[in-house]
Amino acid sequence: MSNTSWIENKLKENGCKLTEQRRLIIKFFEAEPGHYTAQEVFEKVKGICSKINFSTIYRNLELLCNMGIIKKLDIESGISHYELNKPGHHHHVVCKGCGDMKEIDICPCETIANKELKAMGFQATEHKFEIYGYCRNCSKK
Amino acid sequence: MSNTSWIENKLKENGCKLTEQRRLIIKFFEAEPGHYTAQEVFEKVKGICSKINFSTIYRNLELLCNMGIIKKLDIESGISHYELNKPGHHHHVVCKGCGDMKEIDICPCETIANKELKAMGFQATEHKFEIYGYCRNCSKK
DNA sequence: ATTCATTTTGCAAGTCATTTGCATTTACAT
DNA sequence: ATGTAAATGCAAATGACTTGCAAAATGAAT
Repeated sequence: MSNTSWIENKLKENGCKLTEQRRLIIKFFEAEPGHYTAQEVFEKVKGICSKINFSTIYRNLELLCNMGIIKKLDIESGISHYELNKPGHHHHVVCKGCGDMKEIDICPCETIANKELKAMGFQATEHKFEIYGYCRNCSKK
Repeated sequence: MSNTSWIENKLKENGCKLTEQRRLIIKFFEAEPGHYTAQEVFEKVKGICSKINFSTIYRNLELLCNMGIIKKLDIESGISHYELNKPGHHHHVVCKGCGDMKEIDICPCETIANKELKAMGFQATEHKFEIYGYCRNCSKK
């Protein structure tokens, strides 16, 4: 009861059961903040619960996405990445060399796009802003 | 000789052969500007050249991308879209209802991100800015 | 016009991330 | 302890995209 996270509470509130697998996935995201592929989540959880299956990973990632607990990032590589959905949204700087993703707090949307969007009659609900290039390490090479 | 586009010339300059299939793909992008999936290109070209194969579509889309003639757009849906690579880059407004994509000329990158990126030692080469929401038609529903 | 090296194509099979159907297992309210 | 709805594991399916290879087509040289 001591280490029950807000996430587990939110799941319970919505009638979701707390299985070992689900707990481990959540714990992983909380313990190691970052952007992970389903593969990476799988490998990490498999280290503790060897019977876990890939479909369980995907089903839970989708569930957590739908509940707004994690966020799916569709970046250029074509492989989805997932991260904890922190309050105060941010965007990403993606290194084309090593694939590393860093967060940036800059958000261009409100300041620039609003009046153009209104003129188009477009109702914006979200946006994506990603900068690709080479990080400090990779540009030295 | 009359209707040889700059694209066909560019291909020739690079030692590429002008096959019927290749011509048709190019012609399609020039005749109907927009953002298309490989599937859509395939169907359109198949209407004229029924023997064309999907792998020919993909191979040519990749070729044209590498030559900077078309651009691949990785949007949220997970299916790649392709568009003619016009000079003066732009970004997109994507309707989550009907999937329609409209172009916007706004580009937030230079104005906002430069000094933060420099501080990170990140060398930006490109970026993506996409706004999702509902277009005029879809928000009326 | 014919020849020929090279490129490109069609076809079929293969990837690879992700999804789905289904029988079995598990969580948890009673 | 029991029952039921939810979740899991497994295996097979999906769907976008890629690849190997033999056959066909291009275009430069003859």
